[in-house]
Amino acid sequence: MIRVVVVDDHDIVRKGVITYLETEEQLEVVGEASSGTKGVEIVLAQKPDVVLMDLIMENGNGIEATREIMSQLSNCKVIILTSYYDDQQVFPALEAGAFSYLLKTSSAEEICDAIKKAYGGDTVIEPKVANKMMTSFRSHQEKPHDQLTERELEVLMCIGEGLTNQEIGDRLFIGIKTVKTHVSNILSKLNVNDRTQAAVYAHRNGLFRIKNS
Amino acid sequence: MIRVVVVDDHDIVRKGVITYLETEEQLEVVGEASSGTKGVEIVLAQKPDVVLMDLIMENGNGIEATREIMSQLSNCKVIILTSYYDDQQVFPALEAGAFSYLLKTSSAEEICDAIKKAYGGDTVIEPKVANKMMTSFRSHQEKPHDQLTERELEVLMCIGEGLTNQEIGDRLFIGIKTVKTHVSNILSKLNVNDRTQAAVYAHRNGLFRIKNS
DNA sequence: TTTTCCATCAGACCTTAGACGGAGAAAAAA
DNA sequence: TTTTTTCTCCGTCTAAGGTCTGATGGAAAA
Repeated sequence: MIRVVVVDDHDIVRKGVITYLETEEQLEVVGEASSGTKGVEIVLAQKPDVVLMDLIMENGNGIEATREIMSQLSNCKVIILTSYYDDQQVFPALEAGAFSYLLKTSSAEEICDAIKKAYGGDTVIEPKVANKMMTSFRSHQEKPHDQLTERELEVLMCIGEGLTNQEIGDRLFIGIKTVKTHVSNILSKLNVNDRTQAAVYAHRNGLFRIKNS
Repeated sequence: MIRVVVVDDHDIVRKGVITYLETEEQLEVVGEASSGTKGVEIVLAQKPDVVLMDLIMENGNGIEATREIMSQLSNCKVIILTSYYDDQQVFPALEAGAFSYLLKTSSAEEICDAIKKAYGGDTVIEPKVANKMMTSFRSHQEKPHDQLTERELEVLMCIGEGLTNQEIGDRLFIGIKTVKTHVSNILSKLNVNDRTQAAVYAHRNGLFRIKNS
């Protein structure tokens, strides 16, 4: 029997996973938790073989919980099960000691399989996540806007608000010619043709200014 | 029996919800889908009473899918079930015709209850979301893009993709002059100054095209 | 120190966008 | 039927956007 603990603040996800895992004879769910801090408690009490861990939770995130679990129970395998596969989530999680990394788009079978493999000592990485890792290993340049300078990023956020070059210049206290230079550089770095596409890019990649309304 | 379709690109969430719903005697899951586009197909085929819809999905987002479903089956109740409750998700979803709005932090019982209430004609709104709505109603204003004609909405979505007037003309098989006319009308109706602001508007209000991958 | 990168600005040049006015045809509403 | 709406298109004009080349001073890295 492989002893499993499930940590996720989404009630449905937790129930769904548990319901499925219990149909598997080799698996036994010995605990569940709805936050990172509670998860650590239960894991330390139950000492399971495998932990299914969500990353983003309301109280105590999964990365901290993973780090804590690994420092106490190094033979426990933590499998990350989350919706996100952006760099800000993946790399800290792996660095915290996660053993496998799955996405919630995975099928129930895949998750079950990953648990068994983790128990046997095999890591399972979601292809999309693996892809991230590879590109990161190859060239340390991920998203196009990582190449942007700080100033260019400011200008891009202004474009994302729909400002004209003149308005951008007024806001940043620089001339319109300078703004044009920045815009040109931004467009070529992002590999887009005009400011509208740049604005779309900004919105698709969550590049907003934090408003203090 | 209340006929339900579940649309969510997270396999576990979908399975979890379905597993739970099937323990309820009054409910019958008549379909499931892992993307917005597939969801629309299945809903149109099955004509369920209630649809549980995730918002952020890989192929075809839930907002467009909801809009499409409501335009075809206006008596079908779409319940949004998502992780997010920021303005950019909530308002477009409600405006697209969502009947209820739940978060994935809701318990299985709450979701089940919401389905039954939706079937009976009662809307259920998560308190956090309801709070957002209240603050918005105080400064109640109709969405400017309600005034747009169908054609103008198409053009606006093209702008939101970053297309030029020429490219829009090519895609819609109309002349660039016509496109310019539409754009001018759109800009004045949305009360913005240029296409970039229009693109920003489109993205803030979830006006995207459903891609058929 | 030398080199590289960044932010700033300039002028010339061309393309695109957008405003304005006008107009015909088809469809829907009155 | 008449009226209104919508979609289509034209020409002209001005402003804005964008490219290219080039230049300066400063800061950081080599």
